[in-house]
Amino acid sequence: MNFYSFICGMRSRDYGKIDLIYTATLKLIEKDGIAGLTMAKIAKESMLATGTIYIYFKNKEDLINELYRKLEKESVSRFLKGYSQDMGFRDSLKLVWMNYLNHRIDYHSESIFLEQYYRSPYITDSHKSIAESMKTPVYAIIQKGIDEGFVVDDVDVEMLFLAMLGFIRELADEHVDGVYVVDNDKIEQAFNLSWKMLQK
Amino acid sequence: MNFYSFICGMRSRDYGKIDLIYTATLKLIEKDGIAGLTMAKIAKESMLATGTIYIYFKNKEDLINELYRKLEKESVSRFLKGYSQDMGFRDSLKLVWMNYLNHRIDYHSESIFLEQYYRSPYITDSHKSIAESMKTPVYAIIQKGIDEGFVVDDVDVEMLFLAMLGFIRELADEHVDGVYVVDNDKIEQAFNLSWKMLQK
DNA sequence: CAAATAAATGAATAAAAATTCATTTATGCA
DNA sequence: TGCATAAATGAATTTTTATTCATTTATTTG
Repeated sequence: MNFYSFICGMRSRDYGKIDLIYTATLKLIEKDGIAGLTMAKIAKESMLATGTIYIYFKNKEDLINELYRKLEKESVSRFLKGYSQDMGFRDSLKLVWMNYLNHRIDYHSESIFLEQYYRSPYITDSHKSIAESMKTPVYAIIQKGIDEGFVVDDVDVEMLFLAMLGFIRELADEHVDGVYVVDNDKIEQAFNLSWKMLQK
Repeated sequence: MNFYSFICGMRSRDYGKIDLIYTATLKLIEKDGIAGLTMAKIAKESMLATGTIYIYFKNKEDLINELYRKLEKESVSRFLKGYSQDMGFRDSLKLVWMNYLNHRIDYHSESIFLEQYYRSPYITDSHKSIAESMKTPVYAIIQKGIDEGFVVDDVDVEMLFLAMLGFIRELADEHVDGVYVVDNDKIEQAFNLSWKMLQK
């Protein structure tokens, strides 16, 4: 019995297929970018017929936009996972620093998708502002560090944020590409570099 | 009289059109990515007929690959512009640091293209290694800093490089997007942050 | 178990994009 | 100046890709 089967005998939709489609799409984009994406490839990769994709999505544009909305929601919550107000400054910073790094490594295809989406024919202006809003919680943590006297106060919060974010991103990408392998020791070193940079 | 006009009366090619085509292509990709690129759009943007593009390039793939080859060559030389062996460590580092930043700002569409190309259906394995080779001259400068005792010696050169590069990239991109405006003061602050991070 | 219904399929069709080519235009040379 | 030639053009064609739809399959319910 399905929510929608108010008329007898409706075969129910298998919403698990949406995840298959998303996973296939992300895998394909990770390799060849949005430029290489076709509905036929998505169908093949997710082991469905092309027509099936159109049961769950209006068209290709809709599929890509829905995927963006889903990932955007998921990402924000992951960045702040485990954070609470009463943590000390260094612990707070390390937490979100690690969350960013782990996110970019564990959800690499998602990260690539979000970046490519941002510069694609699919993005709308309303979506552009969301990338910005993801920064505010981290700004708040850095600001706390300034207020408590841990962090240099002659540099913008924004700049300190960019310095950390850029480093993490490079580190994660090189790790995923296998160019520079990041283990626990390296992570410790890397965080200490970021920490040293912020310190008063 | 043209190089190719060994037979009387050949109208000569206008090789300036190649630059028009490249500029149009970069502008279009900066906005909508390689995913949004069509030959019709390139033609319109460069004020040529679609057929004209096929006089100078075999096809779309060829155009994109040729553009990649050109930019790759130009970029490497720009990063080291003004560098000489006898400069002190801090000056060397600041020079390449500034070159990277200025390059990413002044040649933003080129930078975007190179990044998107890297994850597109057009890249070949042989091209992947080139991105790597661009790093070596900067590695050498940082290594010099380690040898002369300016730079921490318990962290890989690669990691220090990634920390600087990532920061510069974020800074430049936010500046170009108009989200965080970078003036001379900010550049000074930013370099000092990178410097502090490297210091022993 | 059979009827009813939508899901799933993939070949057929439509739409979009790449590429060609018949025609026109501009240029170099005698 | 006029001829020869390739450049330039953009409509026509081909190719690729997105989307539809007639048909088959699976599921729900009485």
